[in-house]
Amino acid sequence: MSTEYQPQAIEAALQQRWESDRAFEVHEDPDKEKYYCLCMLPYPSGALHMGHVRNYTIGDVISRFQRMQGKNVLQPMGWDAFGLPAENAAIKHRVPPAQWTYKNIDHMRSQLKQLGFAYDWSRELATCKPEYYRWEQLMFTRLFEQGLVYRKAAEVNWDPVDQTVLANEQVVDGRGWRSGAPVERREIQQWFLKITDYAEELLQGLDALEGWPDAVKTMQRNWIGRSEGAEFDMRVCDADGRHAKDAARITVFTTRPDTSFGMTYAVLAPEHPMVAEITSDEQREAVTAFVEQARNTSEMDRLADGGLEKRGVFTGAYLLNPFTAEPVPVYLADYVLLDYGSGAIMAVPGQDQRDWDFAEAYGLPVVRTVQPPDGFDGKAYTGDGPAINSEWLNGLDVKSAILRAIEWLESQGLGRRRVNYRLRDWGVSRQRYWGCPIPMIICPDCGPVPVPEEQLPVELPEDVQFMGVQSPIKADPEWRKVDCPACGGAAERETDTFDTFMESSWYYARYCCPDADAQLDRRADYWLPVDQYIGGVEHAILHLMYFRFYHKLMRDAGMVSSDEPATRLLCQGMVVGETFYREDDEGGTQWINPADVAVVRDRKGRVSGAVLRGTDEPVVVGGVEKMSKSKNNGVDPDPLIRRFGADTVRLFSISGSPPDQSREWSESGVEGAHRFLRRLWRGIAGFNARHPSAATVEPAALNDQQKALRRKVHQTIAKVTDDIQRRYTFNTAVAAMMELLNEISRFDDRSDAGSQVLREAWETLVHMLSPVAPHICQHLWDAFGYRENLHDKTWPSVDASALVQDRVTIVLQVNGKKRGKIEIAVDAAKERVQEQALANENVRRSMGQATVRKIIYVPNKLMNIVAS
RNA sequence: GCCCGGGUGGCGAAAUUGGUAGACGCAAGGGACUUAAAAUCCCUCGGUAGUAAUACCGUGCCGGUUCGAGUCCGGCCCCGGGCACCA
Repeated sequence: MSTEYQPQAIEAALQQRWESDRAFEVHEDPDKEKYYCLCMLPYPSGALHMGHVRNYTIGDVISRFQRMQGKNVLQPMGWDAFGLPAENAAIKHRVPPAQWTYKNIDHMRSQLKQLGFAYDWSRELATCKPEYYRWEQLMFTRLFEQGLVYRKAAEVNWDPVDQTVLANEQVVDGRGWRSGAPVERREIQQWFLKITDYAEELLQGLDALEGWPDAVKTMQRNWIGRSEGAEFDMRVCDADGRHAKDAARITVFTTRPDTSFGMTYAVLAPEHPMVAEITSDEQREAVTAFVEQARNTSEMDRLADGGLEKRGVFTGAYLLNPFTAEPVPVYLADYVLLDYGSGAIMAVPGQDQRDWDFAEAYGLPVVRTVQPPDGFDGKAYTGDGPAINSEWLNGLDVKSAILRAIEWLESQGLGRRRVNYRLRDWGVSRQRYWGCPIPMIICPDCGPVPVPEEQLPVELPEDVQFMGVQSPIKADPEWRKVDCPACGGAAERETDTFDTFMESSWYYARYCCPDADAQLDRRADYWLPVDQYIGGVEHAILHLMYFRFYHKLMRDAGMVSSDEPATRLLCQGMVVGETFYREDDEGGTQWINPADVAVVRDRKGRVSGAVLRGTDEPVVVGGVEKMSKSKNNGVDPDPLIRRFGADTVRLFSISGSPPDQSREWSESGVEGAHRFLRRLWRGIAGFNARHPSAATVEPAALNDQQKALRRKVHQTIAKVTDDIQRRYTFNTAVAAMMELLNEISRFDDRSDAGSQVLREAWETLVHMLSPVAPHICQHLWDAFGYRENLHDKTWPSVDASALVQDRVTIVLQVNGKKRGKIEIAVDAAKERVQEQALANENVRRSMGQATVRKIIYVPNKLMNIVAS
C-alpha cells in the first residue's frame, strides 16, 4: 500500500472488479427484504452536470447502505431519451436525433461508470427504443377502448419557437417552459388521457404518502384543486322574469349557494355554447365582437392582468334566480372560464371580490347577504357571519346556510351538491418527430381506430433528415398512409407523438422486468412500490402527478397491485455556484466561469472582490445562483474526477448541507473533502505499517482513554446509522465521521490494548464511509487483509456497553444562566449533585446573598438553581 | 392575494423530545517543518470589556409562556418556492 492516496490508481480497477463480479445485478429473492431505490432518469443532454452527480450520489449512498442492512437492493439506471433538444440538435448540426441521442447516452453512461454507482446495468433502458415504447402504445390503445382516452379539438398552447403544443403545466407565466416564447392560441385535434377520472383518488392518496415532502403534497393538492359546492339550473327569461314553458336552462356552479339571494347578475364564459341562442338582437353585434376578441386572445393573456381589469358584455338575456324568482341580466366576461365548473356562474358582488369589481365597472347592483362583525368596508365580504337579506336563510352562519340552500335546491329538483376540480385532462399529443408515435389511425369512414396489437409497435423511423423544423414523419407523404384496420379502406396514421411524460410515467416499473414479453410481468410486484425515489423538486407537479396516475392505470389493468408508485420521495436541492461577470464596451454582460476567477478576501475572510486568473483584471461578484449555461457558472464534473477522484466528488456533493437544500460548489470545499480522504488513507497506511496483525478488543481491560475512543466509535455508529437510515442528513453523517477521524488522530497509544481499540476505530470508519466513498474504502479494507466485498458486509452495530460512561458532565445554571460544569459519577443522586453545585465557586459568586427557591435537575445533564 | 419553506459567525451549516448556541467543513490570522514552495502538523477564530479568571450582549423584529426558548405561543418584517380571475 502506497503512503500517498492516489485515487486514479485504484478507482478504475475497483469499478472493473465490480463489473466482472456483476456485483450489483440483482434478482427477485422471496427470502430477502427488497429495497428499490430509484433516481429520476436523466435526459441524455450530452454530459453529466453537478446536479446529476449530487442526485445519483444520494441514491447510491442510500442503496449501498440498505444493501449493507441485508436487503435485496435494486438500483437501476436508464435514459429519458425522447425529447425536443435532440430535434434542435438535428436541425442545427444535420445529425439524426437518434444518432445524437445514442452518442450522448454512451458518453453519459461512461461518466456514470467512472463515478462508481452501484447500478444494475443489465436493466438499463432507453425510452426511445421500440421494445420499450411498444408497450406504452399497447396500453394507450386499451385505454382508448375503455374510454379513458379521447380525441377533441381543443384550444392549445402553441409555442411558436418550438413549433409544438404545450400542456398547461408546461406554460410558465404565459411562456413556453423551454423556449420562453409567448404562447399563442390554436385549435388542434388532440389526444387526451382522462386523468380527471382519478382526481379524487390522486387527492386522497396523498394523505397516505407519509414519506413524501409536505411541499410536494401541498402543490399537488392545489393543482388538483378540489372545491365543494352546488350546481343548479336557471331558466332563460325576459327582463320582467317571464319565461316560456320550454325555456332554455343554464347550469351554474357555486361554492357559496348560501349567497344566492345576493345574485344580481350572471356570467357565461365567452365560448359558452348557449351564447348565440340567448343573445338578443340589439346586443348581437357587441356580443359577436366580444366573443371574437376573446377567441383571438389566449387564456393566459386574458387572465394576465389578474383581476384589475374585467372585460365583459351584456347579452340582452336574463335568467330567473330560483331563490328570489327575480330576473338577473346575463353577461359574458373574460373572468369566467369555459372548462371549469359549467362555464357559467351566478354573480354575487357582495360576497365575491371578482364579481364586485365587475359590478362596479358595469354599474350593477350589490346586495349584501352576510353581515360582517366589523361592518362593511367598500369591498366584497368573504368571511363568516349571519346571513341577511336572504329570507329563510337569515341568521344562519355560512356553513349552515350552505347546507340549507343545497337541501332546498335538491328538494325543489333544481340542483345538487357538486364537487369540482381544477385539474384538467392530460393532453398527450405533441407535434414533434422525436417521440413515441401515437398508435392511432384516422379513417374517413370509421373515425379514430387504434392500431391493432399485432401491428404494434408503430415504429418511429430513426434514419431521417430534417428539412427545417417540420417533423420528418409529417413531411413524408408516405409514412402516414395505412389501411383502416376496421374497414380496410385508405386511412391515415396519427403523425403526432406522445408527450415525453408518457415514457417517464412507467419506466420505474419496466426496470423490474426489462425483458418481459408484456408491459410488465409478475416481477414488478416483487419490487414495487419504489421504496425511495429521488429527484428534483421541479417535477413536484408534472412528472410526480402523471406517474401516480399511470400507476393507478396499470393497477386497474391488473399489472401491479400497489396503489402508489413510490412510498418515499426525496427532492434534492440544486447545486449552486458563485457567478462572476464584467461589462463589455457595449454595456453587455460577459459571464465568466468560476474556474477562471480568483476570489480576493479581506483580513476577516470576507469576499472583497475577484480578479481574472492570469491577467488580474477585476471582475464583479454576481451572487450565488443555480448552475446554468446562461450565467456560465457551471462546473464540469469530468476534470474534478480526473484530479480528485470519484470518491472526493461524491463526498463533496453530499456533505456541507442536507440533501433537500441547495449545495454551494466551491473548489476549496472539494479540496476539503479530498483532504479528509487523504488523512484517512495516510492514517491507515501508518497504522498498518505499525500493527500488521488483527486483534479483537477486550472491553474489560481498557483504560479511560481507550474506553473514550471506543465510546466515540460506537456513538458514531449510532449517529451515522440514524442519519442515513431515518433522517437522511448525510451532511451530519459525514461530519460525525470527520469528528471520529479527528479523535482517532489525537489518540496516541501504542500499547496492545490501544492498538486494538485503534484498529476497531479505523475499520469501523472505513466500513461506515464506504457507501459514500466506495473505492477508497474497499481498497483500505483490502489493505487490512480482508478478502471480502465491503458492499456485502453487514453494517456495523452499536455495542451498547461501549456507550456506558462512568462519569458525566453536569451543566450548572443559576436562574437559567450557565455558571459552570462539574464532573460526577453517572446517575449520581440529586443530593450529591446539589451539594457539589452549591459548593461551586462560580455558582456561589453569581448567587450572592440570594436564597435557593427551587432546584431543577435533569439527570446526567443539567442542574438549574433558582435563587432570589 | 392564497399556500408551502426559510431567516443562527466572514461563508456552508449543526444543535433530533424545551436543557452547555455555533459540532463538522471552508475562509481568515498566527506558528512549526522547509533553501523555498506545495503538502502536512499545531494554535486562535460570534461581539464588547478585561493580562486573565470572568462578565455582559448575541439565533430577523416586538411581546408572551417557562426554572430554562434557536426550538413553543401571539403579532410583525424580510427572503426563496409554488399557485394565481377555478366561481
